[in-house]
Amino acid sequence: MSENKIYVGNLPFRISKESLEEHFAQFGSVAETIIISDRETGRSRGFGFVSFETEDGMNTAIKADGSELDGRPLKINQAQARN
DNA sequence: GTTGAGCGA
Repeated sequence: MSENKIYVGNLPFRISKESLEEHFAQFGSVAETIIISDRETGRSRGFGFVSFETEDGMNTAIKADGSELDGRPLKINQAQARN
């Protein structure tokens, strides 16, 4: 079973991962929420990942691509696995 | 501001 994870881009730098979770909890049960930051500089990269407990939740979230969060239209796509 | 980590054997 693979994870139901989505990529979330165009994030406003002011939000936290828990804010993201609150936003995506509307689409389904959120299993994990992550905000990515550069490990060498410690600065935000402006994107993150959200995994859902069910495929339906992920699917619904992807359909919400372009929904605004803090005034910014989010870029949502199914995440690609790390290599 | 766009697809994540870590550094052991």
